[in-house]
Amino acid sequence: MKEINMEKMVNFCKNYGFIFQGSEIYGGLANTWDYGPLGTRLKNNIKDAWRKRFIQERSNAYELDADILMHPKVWEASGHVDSFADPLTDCKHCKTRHRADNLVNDYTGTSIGDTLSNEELLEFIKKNNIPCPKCGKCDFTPIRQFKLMFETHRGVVEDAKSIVYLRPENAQGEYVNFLNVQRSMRARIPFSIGQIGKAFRNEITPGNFTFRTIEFEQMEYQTFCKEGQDSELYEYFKDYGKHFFMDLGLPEEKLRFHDHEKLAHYAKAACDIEYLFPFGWGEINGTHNRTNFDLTRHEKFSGESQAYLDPETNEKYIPYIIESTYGLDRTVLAILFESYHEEELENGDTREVLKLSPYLAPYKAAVLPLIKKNHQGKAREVYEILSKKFMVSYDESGTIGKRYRRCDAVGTPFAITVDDDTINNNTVTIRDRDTMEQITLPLDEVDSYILSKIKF
RNA sequence: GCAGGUGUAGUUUAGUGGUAGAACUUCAGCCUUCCAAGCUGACUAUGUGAGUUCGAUUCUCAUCACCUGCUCCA
Repeated sequence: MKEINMEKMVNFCKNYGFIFQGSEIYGGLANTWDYGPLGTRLKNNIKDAWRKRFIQERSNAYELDADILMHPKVWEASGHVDSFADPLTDCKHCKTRHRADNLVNDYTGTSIGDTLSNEELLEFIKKNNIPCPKCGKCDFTPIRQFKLMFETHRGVVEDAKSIVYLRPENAQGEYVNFLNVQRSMRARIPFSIGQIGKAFRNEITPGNFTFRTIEFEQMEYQTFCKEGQDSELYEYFKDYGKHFFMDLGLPEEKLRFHDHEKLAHYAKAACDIEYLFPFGWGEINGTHNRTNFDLTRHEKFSGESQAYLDPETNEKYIPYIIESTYGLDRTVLAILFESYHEEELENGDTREVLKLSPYLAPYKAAVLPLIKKNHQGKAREVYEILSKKFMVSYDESGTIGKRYRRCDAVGTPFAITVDDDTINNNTVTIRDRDTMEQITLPLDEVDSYILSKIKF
């Protein structure tokens, strides 16, 4: 079995309709990718698997679909307006980039840099002849504010007051609706709010295909709890997440926990789950103990109490939040890498086979007339019947062997061949993607057979 | 954002300052009762824009995208 590299995966995804480069006919737009028909199915199947594990099978768990656009004050309260806009300057001599406030702070040993405007920062650097940490020269470009949040304007007139942001994380949607969900669902702490949705970050870093993109989809899970329950839930959800990935088909030896040493402004503890991609370990989940930071800030900025009243103890408190975020695009990518195999067959041929869990496969079965002109009509009938039950593809072009290989390449677990026996006896041959073995079944048992194999 | 590299059909590639060639893929047909066979045919390409030139895919510049390294990374 050969190692698959990134270039090959990009070609594979394009060739079979999983993922295309964004705006390709215009030369592309960096770090944007569009999901094709099969990629969309795969992605949706992962979302459904997540919903099953995190909403359906858990008590006290609720799904939310909040808007991408939120009141600008949300992002002031969350800290993103401040910490997502770094004052950057480049050393003209050695071309390295620095944060101007850090240069000042490190040089003076104070935090005076945090209080200065961009002009003041640059002036301070020049006046004190603060050297570039790398080359020692003091020759910097003007400070540019690099904004990690996408901005747009509400209304037709552009002015500072009309700025709205595309959300850089989904979590705030759950936080600002915390009491709405709690009241309407009559939920008791601890309870969870899950959400699947897009977020946007103006990243500069090139991105390893869909691993790092400027627009991305997250499946995230916020658990509201009482202080003191937080550490146990934090550990619990790290483990729960790992098992979710294993259920999707990622092997345990290619998953690891990675504790953060540098913590974000909101977090008390943070741990990633990483998957071993061909380019190295990469984060596919992040679990954070956000304490009561977010709700406390929203209470302060909105003036609305965010306290929860415990109906048993009559105690009022602002809950702690354990956040566990799953990168959906990264999960798709990990599953594609894990599933893709090139197998050497006994006759010396190689076959491309995507060993997706049947639950995740875009098509659950393919209907193939053995001989196009003899079995076409009957095969179409079979397709009509089965397509009412699950996603089925139909292929009559080329030899049967070639069509099996096409099914293998897109991960279709079952190929249903229609031949003379189907016409005479109503039986079909079902060929298994992984074992390449064949069984014969009466036509009316096919749907229940396949349905029994595609459970999550 | 910096430095270097690369852009020719869906993919892998050949070639040229003067008609861009192939293989695989795809599609149609023939053949075929179960694993990419064979035969016939068809579609499809010089990333984009400017400049030099009688003429540019080829030379120059810009731009866009991708790759590698750095930087950054909630």
